[in-house]
Formats: sequence, structure tokens, C-alpha cells
Amino acid sequence: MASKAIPSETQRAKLERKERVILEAARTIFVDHGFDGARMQEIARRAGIGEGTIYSYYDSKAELMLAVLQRFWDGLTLEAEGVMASVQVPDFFGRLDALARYHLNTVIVNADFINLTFALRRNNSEVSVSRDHLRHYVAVFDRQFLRGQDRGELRADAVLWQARDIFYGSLEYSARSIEMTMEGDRSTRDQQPVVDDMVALFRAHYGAAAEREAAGGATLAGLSRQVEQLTETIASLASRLS
Amino acid sequence: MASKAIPSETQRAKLERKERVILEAARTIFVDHGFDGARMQEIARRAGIGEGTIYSYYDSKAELMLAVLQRFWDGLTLEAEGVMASVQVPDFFGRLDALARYHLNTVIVNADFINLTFALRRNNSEVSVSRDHLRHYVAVFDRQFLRGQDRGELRADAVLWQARDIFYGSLEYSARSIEMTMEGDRSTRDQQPVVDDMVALFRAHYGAAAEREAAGGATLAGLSRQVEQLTETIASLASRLS
DNA sequence: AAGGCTAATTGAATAGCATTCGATATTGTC
DNA sequence: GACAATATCGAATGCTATTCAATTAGCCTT
Repeated sequence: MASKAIPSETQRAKLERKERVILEAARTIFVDHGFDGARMQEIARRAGIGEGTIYSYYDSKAELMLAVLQRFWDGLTLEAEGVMASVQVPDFFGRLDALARYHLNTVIVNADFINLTFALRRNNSEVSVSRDHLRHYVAVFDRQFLRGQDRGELRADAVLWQARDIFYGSLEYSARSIEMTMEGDRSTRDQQPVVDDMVALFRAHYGAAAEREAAGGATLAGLSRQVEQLTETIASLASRLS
Repeated sequence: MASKAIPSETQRAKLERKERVILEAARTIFVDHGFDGARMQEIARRAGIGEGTIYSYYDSKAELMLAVLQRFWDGLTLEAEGVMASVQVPDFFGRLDALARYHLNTVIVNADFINLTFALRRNNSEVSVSRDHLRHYVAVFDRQFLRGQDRGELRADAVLWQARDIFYGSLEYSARSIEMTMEGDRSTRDQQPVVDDMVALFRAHYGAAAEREAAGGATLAGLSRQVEQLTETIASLASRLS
């Protein structure tokens, strides 16, 4: 009985190879034609198998794409972790720079794919790239941020998820802007200003120095900061009144 | 010949009314079931017309949804402009606060719809909400930002489109985070911290004062200027209240 | 107001595609 | 080598957007 449940190694290896072939074919077709544009027949043909066979590996077209996307995101996560491992500086802002550069470039180069991720999620609410996969990916940022806080480089009262949304949200929109402006031209030259701006932003807004200033006594800087907070308070009040 | 080309006013009005009925029905069905889930038959039934008739108004399901979405975005643009018009303070950061609050809440409340906008764009590359519609919407931010620069509240060397991407990108991601955390609970209470953080971020990173601080601490002249602006704001508020 | 012309409307017929399923082939076991 | 269990196949199915030939409503002329 056990023998029927557990195929021999070679058999299992064969199935896994075939699975990879299917995924590879699917990836190509999905990238070329998008989700709706992709034909199961074409994927099958490219993988060199019958249409029905795909369904013994994946329950539906959506799940096939899901598998393709999850592989893709796992790859990205590994790459991002590799980038972080290879950056030698301990400085948070230096590491953030590297991560931002990697992420922005990745998002631009793999724009089709990343769009498919969200298109699937939005279209087919049943099937979506598991939250865990994306969480795993953004965890690379989270670890750096927490470490920056531990090292005292970042404000201790900063909220992690807000910072994360700012990082990835801004970069995604920036990627789109860059794509629109520089049709076809994928040089990283245009990306540098965005990355620099992002790092400067984190330094100005989340850097611990600003906080230290605020905590200081009756310095000019402290006063200045107080005035700013006052301004903000009043403005906020005012807009709430209207 | 001219008479056939130009239907009488009542006739045109009738057609336009029918168009509105179709759009209204389509909107409901699309929101309820998403793009793929929506059945043309159901839309037709809800609009009280035959299926084929829809195709004499719109070439395809995608274009029908496009029309629905464009109406929706136009509405949002008007609302956002209304919010900006109603905020009495001239202070950039106060106005940004109001805009962020409006945008974040809107994105959360209309999440389905906004997702559909991008799902359509990503799925069906032929048809997408015209760039002009979205540009029109984000122009509300652009105007505020430029004005802030003119008033000397923002760094003159800030790049508009980068700031815009940071604003809208961060808020979109934050909206998703908030949606995930607070299932069903749509109180604006949870949104306030995000808005506050965004305003503080702009102040720290794009504010002209912050730059001066970073370049060598606050100056008396700078403080004096801020106090002047505060006075102005308060006076304007006071006259508003009386 | 009747007749004729045009444009609008209809819903049954068409066509494209994911998915299913019965038949067939392959693999592993004794 | 025969049997059981899997895996594979691709034609048949079913579901929908879209088309189209027939019908109806609106408007103008006389």
C-alpha cells in the first residue's frame, strides 16, 4: 500500500521536472499576453503536453498563475536578502539606499509581472498571491528598519508599518512615473534621484537626530520645532472646522 | 440630411438619460461582482433593456467599465477640489493635511472601485482609465505643492513628481494596510495617525524650514517668519469664527 | 394623419475559451 | 507478463461576451 502512495524518486523527480516545465511555459505566456490574453492551449503546447494535463497539476488558470507568481516573489525575496547580505556598511541609511535601488530597479524591470500580481488579486478575489509571500518580501525592509532603531539611528517612536508603506508605496508609484517618462530606456541613471530622495526622506523624517533636537531644552532649534508643531496643530484644527 | 444627423433635443435627452441608466446599473453590478464576475445580462436586466442595446452605447464590456470609472474619477476630482476650496488656512501643511485626510478616506471607502481602475488597466491593456483623468485628479496636489513653493514653505529644489508619488503612493499602501487591519471598521480614527505622519514627513523632508535647520540650525529670521505666518493663520481663523 | 425613412432595440445565434471527462497510455509491482 | 494505479490526452461541455437579422419606435414630409 505504501508503495502506491509514494512514487519512486525518479518518478517524483519526473513529475517535478514536468511541473517546472509547465511553470516555465506559463510564465512566458502570461508575461507575453497577460492573464486574460493567455490561452491555456498555448501554455500546454509550449510545455509540450495536453491541455487537460495542466489541470492535474493546477486546479485552474488562476491557480497556475498564482504558482508562477509565488515562485517569482520567492526569487525576489532571495535576491533582496542577498543584496542586504552583500552590503558591508552597517549604517541604516546606506543599507536603505541599496534596498531602494534594488527594489526600484526590480519593479521597473519586472513591471509586467508585478502588475500581474495585483491584477490577479483584484480580479479574482478567490485566488491571490498569499499575503505571506508578500509579507516575506517586505520583511527584508522590516528587519533593516528594526535594526536601525536598535542602533539608535532611527526614532524609537516610528511606526514600522507606516514607514514600510511609505517606502514601498512611494517606490511603486515612482517606478510607474519613471516607466512613463522613459519609454523603453531602462538605464538606472533615472532611478538614482528617486532613491536619493527616498533616503533623504527617511533621514529627515525618521532619523533619530530630529527627535533629539525636539527633546532638547530651550535651544533655538527646540523653539523652532515647537513653533512648527504649533503651526501643524492650528492648521489641522482649522481644516477640521471647515 | 441635417435632420437625421442631429436628433431633436428631447431625443438626445432621452438617449442621455438611457446612458445614465446603463452606467448606473453597470456601476452597481461591477462594484458588487468585480469585472470578471459581472454579467452583461445582469447589467442589461438591471437597466431594463436588452443585452444588445448596451453595445450600441459601448463597444465592449471593458469600455463600459471604463466609462463608469471615468465618471467616478471625475467625481473624485471635483470633491477633492471642493475640499481644497473649503479649507480656509493658507498654510501648505494644513491644506496637505486636509487633502491627505480626504484622499485616504476616499481610497478606503471606495477601495473596490479604485482597485477596479487598476485591475482594468493591468488586465486589459487596450482599455484603461485615460491618463488625463488620473492626471486631472492628482493635479489637485500639484497645485498645492507649487503654491507651497511659491510661498516659501517648501524647498524650491523639491521635484514635484517625486513628492506626488510619495504622497499618493504612500497613502495607497497605507489604505491597504488599514483595510487589512480593521476589517469592516471604517472609522476615520485609524486614519489620523497616517495622515499626521504624512504631514510630518512633508514638513521634515520638503519643508523649507527643515532644510535650513539641516543646513545649520534654525535662525532667528526663520523663526520670525514662521511666527508671522502663524499670526496670519490665526487671524484668518479668528475672522472665520466671528 | 398616413407613409416612409432612419435610427434604436431586441434576444436568439455565434464564437471563444476554460474546464471536464471518458478513453488511452505509462509506470510500478508481483 | 499481467494487474493496478496514475498520468495524459484532446474532444465534448458549458458559460459568456459579442454579433446580427428582424422588429419597433421616432421623426419628417405631404
